[in-house]
Amino acid sequence: MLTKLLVAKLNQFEPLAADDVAALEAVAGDVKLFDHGEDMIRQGDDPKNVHLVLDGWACRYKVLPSGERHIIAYLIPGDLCDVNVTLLDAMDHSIGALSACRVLYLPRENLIDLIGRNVRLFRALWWCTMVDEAILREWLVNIGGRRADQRVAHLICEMLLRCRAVGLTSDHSFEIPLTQQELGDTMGVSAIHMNRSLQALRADGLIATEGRRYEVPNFRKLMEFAEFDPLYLHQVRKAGKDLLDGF
Amino acid sequence: MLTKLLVAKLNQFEPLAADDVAALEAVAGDVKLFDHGEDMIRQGDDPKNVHLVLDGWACRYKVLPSGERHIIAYLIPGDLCDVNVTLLDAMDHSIGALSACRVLYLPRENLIDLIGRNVRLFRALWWCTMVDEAILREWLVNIGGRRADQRVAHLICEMLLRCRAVGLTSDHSFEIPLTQQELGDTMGVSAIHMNRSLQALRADGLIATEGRRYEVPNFRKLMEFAEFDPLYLHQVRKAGKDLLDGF
DNA sequence: CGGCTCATTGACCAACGTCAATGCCGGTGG
DNA sequence: CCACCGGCATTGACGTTGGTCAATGAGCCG
Repeated sequence: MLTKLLVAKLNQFEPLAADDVAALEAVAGDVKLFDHGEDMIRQGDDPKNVHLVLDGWACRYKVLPSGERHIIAYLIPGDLCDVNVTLLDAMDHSIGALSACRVLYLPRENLIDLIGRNVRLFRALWWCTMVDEAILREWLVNIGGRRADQRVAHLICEMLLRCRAVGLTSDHSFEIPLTQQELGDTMGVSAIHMNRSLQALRADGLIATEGRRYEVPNFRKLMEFAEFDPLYLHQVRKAGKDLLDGF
Repeated sequence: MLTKLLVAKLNQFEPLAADDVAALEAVAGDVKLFDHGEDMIRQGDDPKNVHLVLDGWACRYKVLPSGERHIIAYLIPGDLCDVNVTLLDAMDHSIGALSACRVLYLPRENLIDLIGRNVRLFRALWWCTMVDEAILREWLVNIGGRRADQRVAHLICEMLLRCRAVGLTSDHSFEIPLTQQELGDTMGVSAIHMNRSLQALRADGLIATEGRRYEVPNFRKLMEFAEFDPLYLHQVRKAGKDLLDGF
């Protein structure tokens, strides 16, 4: 059941029948492994496959002429990498593994074909790409409008909720398998400034770290500091339950 | 022929038959006018219509708790505003007019229905949302990774090509109907710093302005300064012609 | 042990924000 | 016709945020 996390995510939006799930599974191709730093697909390539992250973190990124790298999105287990790119002629960015990664290949043509035949899956996958885009919009605002320390705080809030949605948190802590350099590449600041920003958050008691494990003792306080509003994640509230239950 | 510009854009990617165009036209609802500053739809609203810009500029934006506004995208004639949002429960951002605007309404349900029935239109519109998202990714990199003067230069390069694609340029100049405050809200800098950045570009002979008309005497030089690579716009080259012909 | 990667620190500099004042221009009312 | 006003562009002075460089430390691994 390789697509378990994905199906759980899609179900949030559009309840899928067993048939739908089977049809999706039928599209699945190989599973591949990537090491930290390896590229899954490069800028300029023709996107022939859609990738589904099973384990580990990956990212979309671009490299500027100056050589500095810019991370545009994080992809965690259950995330599809390229649905929102499949129809383009050439990749305008690369996708690389941020940690050891297990990835399922979904051949593009099969998937497009499936979407044409199955309305529920079409809507569910389309919804997925809309959420990805909503996240992108929020990142733009985050980077354009806040100080570095607020930016990281905002990122941590987002990743905590996203990781929690796929069962990757325990209690009030979770793993961010990234170096400060990589965090800096994401938030548009130098690694050194990222270091200082994280220290500021620790000093204010907003986070605590142990290696790459991040603990958030008081999520509401962190949200307030970061001006974080989870609306843009479009995560669905279970009936009678608040999105922030448990914090 | 209200959808003329849109159809021309879609045709770039997926040649549409007369039927397809007629089907699209059949979805069209009212035309509405908006003044500068008016909102077409607000954060939190349920997106019931898709908007097609016929005249003038609009934008997606979010407002931070501090009161500062962040512009996330520009929407110019021929652009669809909300295809990439229709399936979401609530708007996570607002859309407002940046100048006097004429807008065509396309009722959401009719459009979704049409997409389900017509594969060519489905692919064409989906491609549109992918291009929008590609632009968003580039904006993120632009804001996160470059100095303010390069950022504006990059923005001018992009808007010049996008405006040219819909016939809104003349010679080497075009209209950007925005105040420096609005440009600043877009690039994540203060209006004052935007002013200084524009002055720097003028001093270097990279642009010349006359009111809100921007002239680009040497596009290649501006591109180089901005590290602008038009790949991400996914504009299609006509056979035998370069995208940059005329510059 | 030596070499590597990553986190951390301090000193200094560049980019950008804020505040306050000025000028320009079109529109409006007298 | 002219005085006045409001929106926008521009300028200068000064403070803050974040970048750069260089050095140090801490943990991991062959």
